[in-house]
Amino acid sequence: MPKLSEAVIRGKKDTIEDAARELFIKQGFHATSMRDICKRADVSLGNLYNYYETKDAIFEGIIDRYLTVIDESLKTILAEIDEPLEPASLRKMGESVGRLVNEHSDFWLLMYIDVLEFQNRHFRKMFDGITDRFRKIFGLRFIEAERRGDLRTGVDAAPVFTAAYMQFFNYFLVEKLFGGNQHLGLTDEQALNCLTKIFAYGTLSEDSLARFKKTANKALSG
Amino acid sequence: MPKLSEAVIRGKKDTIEDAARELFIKQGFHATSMRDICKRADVSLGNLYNYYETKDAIFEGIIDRYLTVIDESLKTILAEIDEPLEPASLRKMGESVGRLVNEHSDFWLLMYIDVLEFQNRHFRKMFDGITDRFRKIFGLRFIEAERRGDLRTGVDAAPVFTAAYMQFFNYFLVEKLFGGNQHLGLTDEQALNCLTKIFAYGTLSEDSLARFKKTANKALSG
DNA sequence: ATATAAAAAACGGACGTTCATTTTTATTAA
DNA sequence: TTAATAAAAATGAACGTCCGTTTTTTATAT
Repeated sequence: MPKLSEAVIRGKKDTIEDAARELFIKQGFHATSMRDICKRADVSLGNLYNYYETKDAIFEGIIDRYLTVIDESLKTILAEIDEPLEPASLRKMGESVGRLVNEHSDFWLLMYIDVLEFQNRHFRKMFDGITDRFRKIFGLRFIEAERRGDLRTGVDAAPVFTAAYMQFFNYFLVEKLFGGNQHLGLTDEQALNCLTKIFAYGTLSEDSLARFKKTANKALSG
Repeated sequence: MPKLSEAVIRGKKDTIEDAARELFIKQGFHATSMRDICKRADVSLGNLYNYYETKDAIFEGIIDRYLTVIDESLKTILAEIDEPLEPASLRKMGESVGRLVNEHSDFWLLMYIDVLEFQNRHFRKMFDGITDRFRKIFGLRFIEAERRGDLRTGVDAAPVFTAAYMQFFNYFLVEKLFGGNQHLGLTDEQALNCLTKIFAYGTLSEDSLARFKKTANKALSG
């Protein structure tokens, strides 16, 4: 039998990784056996080892694939942002982050598995230097905003933007995975408005707030 | 041999739970065997079962003991807060939360174990209805602040306070457990100042900001 | 002597991984 | 177009180890 095509191999690995991911998430990494995985993937036990050297390698395969998906989602979310400090933009980012968390909650559970089993080895890059990354993307916008006097005195745009991003992130994670059920005492919509307001008011000068008022009111009604 | 005293039994359980906790945290729940635990606790394997019915019971024992410790720490932190919306108070709470996270990082790892292995069964109460709890503690202060006109229009004190609390919490967790290493691009001190500023400016009216100015400047210098 | 704690041994089962074997299939020769 | 070939893929039994728990034995303090 000649070598299978790359596409076929990729397809097989996908089904194996899908099965493994579902199991890892439902019952944890160590509680999931290779036998569980091969049964769910409809592959023989031995054949698993034609595609992966070890069980750990399956976990790494899942994360590698997922990281690129999430990475692209994030890029899309950020690319949609024109004026990063504008309330309407913050609010929109919050919504997008919420979708990202809810649609890929598997991924974040894998992150916790990584924290516990692998000292977060695979996910470290998610948060490492995140502010610098935002600064690279929006640096020009931040500088323009500062020159225009959009920012309150003594407030640096980049960490504030990161903080807003993290806040949205954490809000939805707590809601989705930690049983928060409306832990802010608000619906998701209201919470988004509330958090956006905090960051808008907390960051922007009175002048710029007035300038953004029209769009902000539309975005934060409620 | 007569029955051991309650105190002695408690002492034995403490050493067992200490050993188990260290192992659970270092290598995860399922990766830790009863043999690992008994070796580290210097107890025979069989004897473990004189103190705990199952391995799960050890985990639950650890959490029960820890929950009360954390609960009391939180109570102390909140009891120290006189004026919850004052910038100096928020900043101080941030510091305290930082200490809580760093000193008990074990505990938060156990929380992730709980999320993965037990669907967060034991930790659910940590975040469930947290805003209501804050409202119960500070309700009067919040109402007074609103009457004094401390708050910006359309801003509700309780969820804002919760958001600040969660933000501090998340900041230090990311730093401690997720390899953030200064993910806001700031030192812990600077980050505390930055986050406090956001929530102070984002929440308080211009009038009250002026009133708090003296203490705020002292708290947020840098 | 007796009740209890502690230790040791034993249990059945499940684990990750290996490997000899069988099955499959793209290619080659007819 | 078909049959043979050979290399890769797939299989499932087997390996040795470790698992959580139970049972049995031994030690110890009143």
